[in-house]
Amino acid sequence: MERTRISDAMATVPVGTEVEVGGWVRTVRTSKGGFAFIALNDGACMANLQVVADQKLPNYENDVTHLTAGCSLVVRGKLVESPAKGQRVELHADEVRVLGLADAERYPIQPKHHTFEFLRTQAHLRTRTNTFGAVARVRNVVSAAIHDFFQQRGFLYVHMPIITSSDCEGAGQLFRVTTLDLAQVPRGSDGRPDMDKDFFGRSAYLTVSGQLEAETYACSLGNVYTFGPTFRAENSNTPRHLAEFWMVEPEMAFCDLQGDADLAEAFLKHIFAAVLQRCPEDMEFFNQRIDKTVIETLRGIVDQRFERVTYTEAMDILTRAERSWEYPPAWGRDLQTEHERFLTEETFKKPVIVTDYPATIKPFYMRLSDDGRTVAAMDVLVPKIGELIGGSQREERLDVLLERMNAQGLKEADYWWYVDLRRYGSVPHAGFGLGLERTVQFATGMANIRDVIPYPRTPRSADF
RNA sequence: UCCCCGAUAGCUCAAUCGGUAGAGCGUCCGGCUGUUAACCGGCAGGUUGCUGGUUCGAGUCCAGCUCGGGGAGCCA
Repeated sequence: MERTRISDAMATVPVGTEVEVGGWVRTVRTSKGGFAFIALNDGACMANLQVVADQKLPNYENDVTHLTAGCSLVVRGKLVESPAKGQRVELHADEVRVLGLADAERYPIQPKHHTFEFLRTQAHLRTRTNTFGAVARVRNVVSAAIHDFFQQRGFLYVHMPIITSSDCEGAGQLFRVTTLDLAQVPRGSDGRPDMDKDFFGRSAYLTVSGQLEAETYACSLGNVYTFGPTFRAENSNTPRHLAEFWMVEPEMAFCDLQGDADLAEAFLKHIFAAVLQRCPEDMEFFNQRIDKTVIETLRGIVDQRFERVTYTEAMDILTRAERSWEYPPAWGRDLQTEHERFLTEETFKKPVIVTDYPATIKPFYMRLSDDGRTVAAMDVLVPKIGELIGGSQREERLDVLLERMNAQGLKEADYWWYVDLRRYGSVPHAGFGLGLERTVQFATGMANIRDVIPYPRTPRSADF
């Protein structure tokens, strides 16, 4: 008999149907009157299926009365209309097969409140809770929506290398990839490690961004996007940073900053609309238990036009604001967290796209504007989380690019293939990066980024 | 990395001025019930994160360390 998903059993399968379901016990209420209620969950949805098992079952005494939270079962029976509130149907069991017991003395997931900090130490079991099941389902819908969005628009999904030899943004700490024996590193005549002896014959790292490589594909195939893991070895200890996270990076040929910002806005609207539409039950849960404004916030994003201001205009707003700053805003300095929050949460109360940042605080590949002091950069800022998207129009002019590389101390030889794009048939192009986990955080209202990725990697922590 | 806060039963927490460790949930046992994180009664459960110090006496005060949380920086 084919297994029925509990989500289908709860919602659509007609009353009277014979079904078989499999799942894990959430709670059991046993009556000495000779029957038991088993709340069964298979992860397909938030709601549990109520299984009613009575003493007519041959294994009632031996098995059913000893069930505890965490046991795995396959149950066959008939779906009947539930006389109780809170559910359309319940399953009257004709057969209860216990596949795996769960020692109640030691099973860590009790039917009670647990802190997220504790559940992080039990990350292999935490998806058996309402919150983490819902997070996993929303993360899935966000991922699917990302592909939908780009596929509908004819973008090519491309896979860029995870191991790289270029520190592609000239910033950010990289994880080194090596097969050298750390206890006995081969050294050259200058006493420094001889990287020629390493696996790749040179230093290699985990990627911090697939952007530069994605540009090469955009400059021949048109519109492309990458979606994969990214690594940053920064010693960041915050609820918004991971050492390993997933990033989406579209790159578009024949596109300027305006088109880039337009795409970013349409993209976010598409993602959050999909979450609202496809995860109503999970979102209701987040709205009740995690963040009472999360549904309203997502609706606002889907319905409202994002605010767009230039960096210079943003600085005007900030310097005119009658309040004190830990970091006083000043033209030429980067926007601080307190500035971003002021703009998104107090001034505009919605997402804000800030464009045209000073060239001095942005990387070499961003296109220098005619004013000579700003670049065609954009950041999409959202309330609470801050920067969700960072992007730019890329510098397509050979001479300007070389000048900027030189100014930032980068060697042309290390980026020869990147420079070639400007040498042979250069075109204006633009793109951006979206942090998947921050997007899931924003969609769910979850406060800590470590709770929206299955196994978080952070400084001094790589369990599981 | 910097600043602030925290660590007590399996989990969530309490313990006054430094005076001999307590509750709820869970487990187990019993009772009861078409129940919904059911309910009622009972048993068990602790080297108070680690190391050292002060003191007649430390969960409580001091120092160092480990781990965790919040804020900041870096960023997505």
